[in-house]
Amino acid sequence: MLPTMPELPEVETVRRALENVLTGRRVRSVQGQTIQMRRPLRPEVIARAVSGRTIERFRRRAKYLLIDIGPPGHGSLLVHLGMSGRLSLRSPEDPREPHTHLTLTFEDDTELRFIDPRRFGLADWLEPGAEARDPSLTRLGVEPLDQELPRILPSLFKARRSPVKTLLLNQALVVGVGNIYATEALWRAGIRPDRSGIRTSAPRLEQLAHDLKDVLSEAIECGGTTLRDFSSPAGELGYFAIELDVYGKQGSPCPRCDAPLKNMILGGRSTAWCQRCQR
DNA sequence: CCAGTATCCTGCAGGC
DNA sequence: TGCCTGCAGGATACTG
Repeated sequence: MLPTMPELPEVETVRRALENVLTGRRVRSVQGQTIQMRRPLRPEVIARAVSGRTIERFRRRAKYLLIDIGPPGHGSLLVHLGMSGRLSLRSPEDPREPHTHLTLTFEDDTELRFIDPRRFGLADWLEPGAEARDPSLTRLGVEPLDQELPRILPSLFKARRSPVKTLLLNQALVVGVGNIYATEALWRAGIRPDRSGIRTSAPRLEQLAHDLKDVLSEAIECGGTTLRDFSSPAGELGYFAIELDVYGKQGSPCPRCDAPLKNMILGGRSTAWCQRCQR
């Protein structure tokens, strides 16, 4: 099984899991060390803001997790899992995983640990009002699960000269899509990953929007199934085995036509695709 | 504004 | 066995 990178479905699965387990719980303390990530991690700032406070709500925007800390209007903890980020629910006696950068300890000693070996992720405190000005959040495009996506996506892509794959990864246009689900959606829609947006018809882009919504929804559903199967809520969150058709399967037969899947590099990212099915 | 490339970082796979 | 190299990629800085 391939490792599942945190894209929208994984973040949404983590959000739902945390919502069920931690909503209304009070944080006793916060531990961590100042470290360079996408933004400098500031555990002492987070500790001051969060210690003794109650978790009010878990929200998701794009691949960002927003943890609202009570009382209303107090602020939010912003978390991005980057490439290798994980959140795990543990007990104090569980051995500390390498690259644990931040730990929230709750009143019953449960620990929420943020682990990220590659440090492409971030955890930062957002003061009231900071969310509306934060450059990471203000430059974001449309949520792909928005029911309007099939209407919006063609208008966003039709004037662009970049390959459609690159456009899918552009968070200023559509959010939450990474290399895995961009690759899968293009295969489902039968569109060559390197076809330029401007040379892709509106109906085909509309089809792509539907296929993107479908694959993301199915992955979230799969994550929900995984959560229901947990005997206890403790452990790794958001990592589950969705059945992928083409991602990482260069050389294997296309599930639709059996032709060997090819590989192309776009924007420095490898892309599996079928030369027969995708045009 | 747009398009394309470099950069950050660690773990792991493959070659010899 | 162990060392080296290259690859994996999300967001963003930078260049043209």
